[in-house]
Amino acid sequence: MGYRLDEQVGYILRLASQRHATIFNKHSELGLTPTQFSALVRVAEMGSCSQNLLGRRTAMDVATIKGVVTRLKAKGFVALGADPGDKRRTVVSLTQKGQEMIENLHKFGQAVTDETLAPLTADERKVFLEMLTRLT
Amino acid sequence: MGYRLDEQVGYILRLASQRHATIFNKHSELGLTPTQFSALVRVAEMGSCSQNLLGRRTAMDVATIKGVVTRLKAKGFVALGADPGDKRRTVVSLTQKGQEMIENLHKFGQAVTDETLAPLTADERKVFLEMLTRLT
DNA sequence: CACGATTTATTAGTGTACAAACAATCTTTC
DNA sequence: GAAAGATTGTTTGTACACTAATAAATCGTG
Repeated sequence: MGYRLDEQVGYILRLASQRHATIFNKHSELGLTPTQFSALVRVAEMGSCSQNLLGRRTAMDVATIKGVVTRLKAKGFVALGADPGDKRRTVVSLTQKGQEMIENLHKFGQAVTDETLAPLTADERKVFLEMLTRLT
Repeated sequence: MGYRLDEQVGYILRLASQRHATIFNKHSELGLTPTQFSALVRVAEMGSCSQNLLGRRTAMDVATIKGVVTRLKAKGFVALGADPGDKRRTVVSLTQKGQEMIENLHKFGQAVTDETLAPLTADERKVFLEMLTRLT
């Protein structure tokens, strides 16, 4: 028997990502996309940092992170400033509104993760995440 | 300890998908994207079928599959025709060039899958794919 | 048979995602 | 301290991916 598309990692990864995105968007009253969510949570983790560094720490290239930051700023969750020590840099930091959001984001993110992993038992989840992480 | 972005399925799924895409593109002399690849392999599996059905069987919505089919046609891998029994439908079929490609596509796809799963042992792969499939 | 519901396809709009080319600034090295 | 190289950010272009709106054809039920 030959090649079966339905059994290829790449294809199944795409399906799983789709399902996750659907779950995320389903109960998103936040008005954030999964990517914007990641960037915002990361800024909170790191504190203020350059747009470029934020991109690296969220696995987004320069063009992508620029768009994401632009939209987060438009929504009032982050502010942009200059780096006194390096004129090339744009510093991204949380606004008041962004800061107040973080706790909710964590709760929300946990719920999305739980629902996404619902088809697996607690033991399976650990094994699965460990293996998935190895594929990154 | 709180919420860690690096341990969330959604985020890791995104990283794994990125790595897979990189592997795919790295040795792609085919001039196809992963999505185009999937659609083309599926057309070969199914034989001629409507654009809409092809979209459903490759998990692409109507807008996405239209773009993919347009580009596959531009590259000469598929041809579009009318359905005699249903004037709404656009029938997608392989061209000669597309047909001759299929065997290579399978070989190529297998290589990409193998490299993507390289960090896992043979036993782990089976378990992983089974669990990943449950998340779709 | 006719009318409402469904299916198929297109279009427009938003949001990732990456490559390539560019400008400005910083760092290194001599 | 000046040239060479690296880093940061912007812009353009291509390709998914989904939503919503529209239009045409088909189907189902009364």
